[in-house]
Amino acid sequence: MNVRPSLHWFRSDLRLADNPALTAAAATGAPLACVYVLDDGPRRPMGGAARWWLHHSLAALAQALAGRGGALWLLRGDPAIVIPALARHLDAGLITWNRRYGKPERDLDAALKAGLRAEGRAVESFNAALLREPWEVRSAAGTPMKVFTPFWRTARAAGPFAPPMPAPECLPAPPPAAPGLVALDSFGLLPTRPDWAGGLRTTWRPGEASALARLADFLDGGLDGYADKRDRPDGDFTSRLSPHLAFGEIGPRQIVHAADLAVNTRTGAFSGADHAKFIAEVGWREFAYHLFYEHPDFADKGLNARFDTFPWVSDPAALAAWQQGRTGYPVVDAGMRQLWQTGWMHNRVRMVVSSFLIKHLQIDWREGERWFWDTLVDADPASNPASWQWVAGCGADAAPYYRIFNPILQGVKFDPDGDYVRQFVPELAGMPAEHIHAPWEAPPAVLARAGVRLGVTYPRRVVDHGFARTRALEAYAGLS
DNA sequence: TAGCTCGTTGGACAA
DNA sequence: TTTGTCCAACGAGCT
Repeated sequence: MNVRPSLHWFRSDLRLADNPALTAAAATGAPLACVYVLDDGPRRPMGGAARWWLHHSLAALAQALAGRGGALWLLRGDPAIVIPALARHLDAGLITWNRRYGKPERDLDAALKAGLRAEGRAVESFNAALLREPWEVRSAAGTPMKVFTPFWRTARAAGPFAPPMPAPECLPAPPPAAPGLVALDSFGLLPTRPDWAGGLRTTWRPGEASALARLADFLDGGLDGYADKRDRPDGDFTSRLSPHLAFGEIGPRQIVHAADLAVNTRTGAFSGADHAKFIAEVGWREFAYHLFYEHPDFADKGLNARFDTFPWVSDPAALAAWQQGRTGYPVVDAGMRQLWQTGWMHNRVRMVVSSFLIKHLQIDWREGERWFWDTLVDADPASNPASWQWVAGCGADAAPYYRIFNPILQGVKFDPDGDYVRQFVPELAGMPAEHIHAPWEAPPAVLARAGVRLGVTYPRRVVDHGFARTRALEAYAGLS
């Protein structure tokens, strides 16, 4: 009897464990083709930092698949063409994938599913990325939720989250190689001239194995005091799982399940508040996808139309100063340089720098969203726009516009010793903690001792905080 | 339905 | 130095 092969299409689910679509395809026992397609279709192109991550994640995935008897096939092109062509060449009997939630991706998947089924092939899609499907969480009136707290309450009240499933122990061998397969290097995902990825290489280890190791490390004591320490950028107090999550090297069910286990088996090691706070961070990701599903264009369009008329300023020099970490505000500059060097920024600092761009410089939040999209290794189509809209005030459940982060006070409060600033703004390394967050107010002798010459070794402020704050509030008052 | 309460992350100022 | 109060006002979600 001629057994028709199965095909699993990897997208944002670059893992073996808790991968229901892969498990379903493997369970048929038929020869299994695993494929990743570098998408040249008309969808939002991945940013530079994410492309670097993708390269290494695919390499790790290929190795993991090979270790279980499988193989990863790489193809390039528009999946709308490539996937049906491959299915036809293999005469695949089953095609599986895990769902994505952007509108173009949903439309593509729906068209593919219909087309493949019309050819007599089974197609099954699964949820690997979320604790709840976006359409499952509804208010009492049956409408999508717009405020985080009731959303998260409702999402949890619907019963325990599904447990993660184990990785398939062994995978069926792949069918004979198909035409058009390419090598990973041909994707050209790594930067060459210049190679700006040095900081990424020393900071991160992409791949499922290191995602699981990071989660285990974090839960092994890291949750102790999380509720308070998570706000401090001057130490390693957060899970740093975001890029692993963004590429699906680990899924939210695995994280929640492991955190529950840890809190249940280690009595007194950390409080319920630490656990709840950590799980709620996963909940914010869920909420972002909930919004993304309802508002597919929210990387471009504010949810609240009142901000559509905001008089954004076009100031390329100020935008460049922000991007390059030369605003003259040490915490802002430390954050932007951490982003550039490591592809990541601490959550609290993300709020400070985005507030600074939007409210101090009055630059359109979309400019910031785009910069983050290009430079973050954890750039996420839902979380990134949702966070920017939250800060801008035009999002769902947004921060009120008059809430303007003070970049000096935020530094004093969350980087009290100045260690975070010293790490990423080395020209201020000699400054004492007392003056490091406002060097322009330091006595000349202190500056001299620290080797700091404002406007020479470290920039003067691009704008005065008090002036900028008043200006922002006046601009807000001008909105009807 | 109408009314009530509440909203991740703050700042400035006064006492 | 710490603590309380206001900022300005809207709409979601619930009862």
